[in-house]
Amino acid sequence: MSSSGSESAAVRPRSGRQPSTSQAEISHVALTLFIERGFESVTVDDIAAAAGIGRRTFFRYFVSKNDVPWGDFESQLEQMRSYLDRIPNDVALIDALRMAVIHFNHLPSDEVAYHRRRMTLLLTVPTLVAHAALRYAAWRQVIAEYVAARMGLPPDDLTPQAIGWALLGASLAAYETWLRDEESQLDELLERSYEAIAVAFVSKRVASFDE
Amino acid sequence: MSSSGSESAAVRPRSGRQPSTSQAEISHVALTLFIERGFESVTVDDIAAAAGIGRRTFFRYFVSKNDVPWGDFESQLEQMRSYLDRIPNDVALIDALRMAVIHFNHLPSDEVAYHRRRMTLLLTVPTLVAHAALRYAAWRQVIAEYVAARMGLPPDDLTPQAIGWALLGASLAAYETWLRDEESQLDELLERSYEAIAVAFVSKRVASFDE
DNA sequence: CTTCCATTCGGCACTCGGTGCCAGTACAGT
DNA sequence: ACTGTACTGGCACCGAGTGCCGAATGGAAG
Repeated sequence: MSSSGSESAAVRPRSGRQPSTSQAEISHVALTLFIERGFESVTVDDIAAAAGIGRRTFFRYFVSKNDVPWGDFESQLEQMRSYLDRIPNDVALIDALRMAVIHFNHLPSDEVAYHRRRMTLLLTVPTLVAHAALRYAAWRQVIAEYVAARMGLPPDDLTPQAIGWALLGASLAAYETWLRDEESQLDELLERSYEAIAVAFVSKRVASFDE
Repeated sequence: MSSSGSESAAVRPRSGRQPSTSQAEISHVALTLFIERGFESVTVDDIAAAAGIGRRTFFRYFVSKNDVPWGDFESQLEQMRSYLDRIPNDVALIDALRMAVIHFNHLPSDEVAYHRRRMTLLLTVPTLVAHAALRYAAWRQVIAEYVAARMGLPPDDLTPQAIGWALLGASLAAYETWLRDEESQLDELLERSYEAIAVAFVSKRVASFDE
């Protein structure tokens, strides 16, 4: 979901030629073009030209055009991992997960508008929706590993995987609703989303034994 | 998830040139190649050649190479829609959904082996994993519409969307586990998957009021 | 049988994303 | 100046996907 860069200071200006640009810079230029003219009708050549770099260089900063709106997602995941690890174990699992999702998606209010447009692209443009599945897989894996650790199960066990999926889905549903309504509060939508799933998935086998 | 063809009889052999092949035939030829040599290293030209048609013709039967393993998914969805509509309303929602998923994924035992290989492709090859997101969106929409109808909500409301997502995720988690274990029973895994989510998502606010 | 219409076929040329290769360019330390 | 290192970007190439259009096929009307 969220994925803005984290700008950790480059610790090694050691030797060799200096980078002529940065991921963030290209991303910003490209996003502007996407919003103006639509994702599909902006070619990689257009982006490279607008950023003042060669087409070949573009592909050194981004593996694919689809990655542009994501920024440095991997470091976001790393952050989420360490955030989760710092949550005390007496916090209920679902609450720990909710806290992580909320924290992960919290950003400075002056970036919210930009973030909304970025997310709208990601959840609207078919190519990006498809590509996002690969990012989501990594996200789910982080969740699954945490859940697995807490429950003493292997990370690829059905239960942590299912919970990872459900949490992702619930969060995305909340996200989509949030994007449609300027007034809405993401935290609250997440809560409602999780609750809706809880209610729906509990079978009310009233007055009958467990099978 | 499942998606084998449904072979509804062509009702109009009326006029014009006869099709020289069929979606199912191309799909079968292609799947064989995919399994032999891997999805990525089979080009559309290869498929066309193996199927004895022109490359241009291939793209009349399939919008993209990624669609090949899916067969006629849209008609599968249609089937699921009508199946859901036939479920009496006194069946608990979660049970109705489970029944639909199970029914949707049930197939003749002589096709299971083939189906497994097809699904393994879909859940393994990155391009296909990504592309699948678009199919899943349609699948979720069917679920969301059903849930919305039963709850008297608009289909794009948070609750039905969240449930659609969670059901999809739970089912896919079950599917992945099923694919890894030849002995496992899909029905049972689905049940366990849904149950895991129910347990995880209920916050145990013991002795505290609802906020 | 011929003509006409509908439909499918498939070659050709083109766009665009993505990659391998490699020579060029900037910068650091010796 | 010399050398090693890292970023640059042009070029050629591949594969997916599309628009165009003439050719092939078959049914129905004359």
